[in-house]
Amino acid sequence: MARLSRKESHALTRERLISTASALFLADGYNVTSLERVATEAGFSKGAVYSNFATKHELGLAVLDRVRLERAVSLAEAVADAGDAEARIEAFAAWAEDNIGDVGWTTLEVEFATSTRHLPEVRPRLADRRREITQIVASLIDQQSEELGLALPMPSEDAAVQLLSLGIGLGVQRAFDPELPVRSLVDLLRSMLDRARAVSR
Amino acid sequence: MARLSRKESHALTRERLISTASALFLADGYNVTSLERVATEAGFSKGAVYSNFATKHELGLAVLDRVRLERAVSLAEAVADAGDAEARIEAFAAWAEDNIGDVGWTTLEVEFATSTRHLPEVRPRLADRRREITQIVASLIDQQSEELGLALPMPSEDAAVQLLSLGIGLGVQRAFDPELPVRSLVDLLRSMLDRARAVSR
DNA sequence: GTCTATAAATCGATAGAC
DNA sequence: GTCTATCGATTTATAGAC
Repeated sequence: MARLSRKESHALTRERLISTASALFLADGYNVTSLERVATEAGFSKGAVYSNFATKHELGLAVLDRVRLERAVSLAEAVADAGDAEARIEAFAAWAEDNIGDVGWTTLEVEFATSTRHLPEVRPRLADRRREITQIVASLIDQQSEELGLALPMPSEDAAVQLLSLGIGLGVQRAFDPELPVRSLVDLLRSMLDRARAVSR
Repeated sequence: MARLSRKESHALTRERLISTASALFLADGYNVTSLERVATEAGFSKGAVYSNFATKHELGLAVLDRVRLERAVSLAEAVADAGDAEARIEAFAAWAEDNIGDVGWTTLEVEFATSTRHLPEVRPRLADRRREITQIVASLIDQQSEELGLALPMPSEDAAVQLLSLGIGLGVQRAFDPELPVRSLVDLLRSMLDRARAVSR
């Protein structure tokens, strides 16, 4: 076992901080979680946090980048394998139930956005990330409709905005009212597909 | 001019506090606005706030109740007068541009919900209000489709959930990225109406 | 690079005078 | 019912030791 270089060690504590911050932010929320708590739970002191992240929202952005990537990969995997359109919708429905139902993600994203939207150094980066994830979802839609031989009734980017926005809205409401079903999201996708079939004939 | 009774005076300062709190919460956000600031701007001291509202989130709920009612009325009025279906969609589009575009409302609603969702005395009331506003929107949809002689492709409550969720999601994203157009919301409504026509024939 | 100790500032909420 | 004064608790961020 080789000794860790300074860079490797630095990267490792950074990783560990992001990991435990993810868990805490998702479980308890961004505002309510102090950096003290993050540091302690990760096995460090607050000083270590500040030697890795200039501010709390810098850590917040890093956490969200990681969580967002995880969920995007998870979604892509969920719908990739399935067979025909109906099977893929079922796969999406199951994913939505676990992930839009996993209220923490959307809620964290939204709590962070609404709490930091006034900070001039954060705002443009939120916008960048929004466009990024919209493009990712649009690409996924393009890929899926190509595989299924369908032409959507609208540009894939518009479909992505619709699905993402609906998902965000649902996630927020489910954060305080878990009774609300994710069905609407699946319904929207299904209605898109129905209209796509008609077009492609 | 009669002297104000104790009750009237109390109601008046309560009104004034809600008014200025609305303005401040909408402009700057809920968390960032201190009760000190609300009190001063309304021409009172912090003690007056606490003699009218037990806690800050109690004031927050009162503010949201007022804002929500205002917007619901404004929406109902906007679509009430118009003529055929297309004219009503245009009216809705204009309303959405000004109100979903008026980022403050959605953002405040969402910031408050994500920030207070853990408080046991707030959470159930958020859920109550969600169901309430969903019912209001559903009623509006019922009324509209009856006037237009249309049968929607889904229960009006499902349509309400879809439109509300999409509106919330859009509003949140527009809070930090105003470039995002409200078009998707209008598109969704239009697609509902298109399918409604087909059903009613 | 990390830790300890502390600064600095804020804010929600309360107590008591009027 | 409102005002003044203050408590009490918290948190981000920094300074200096190791």
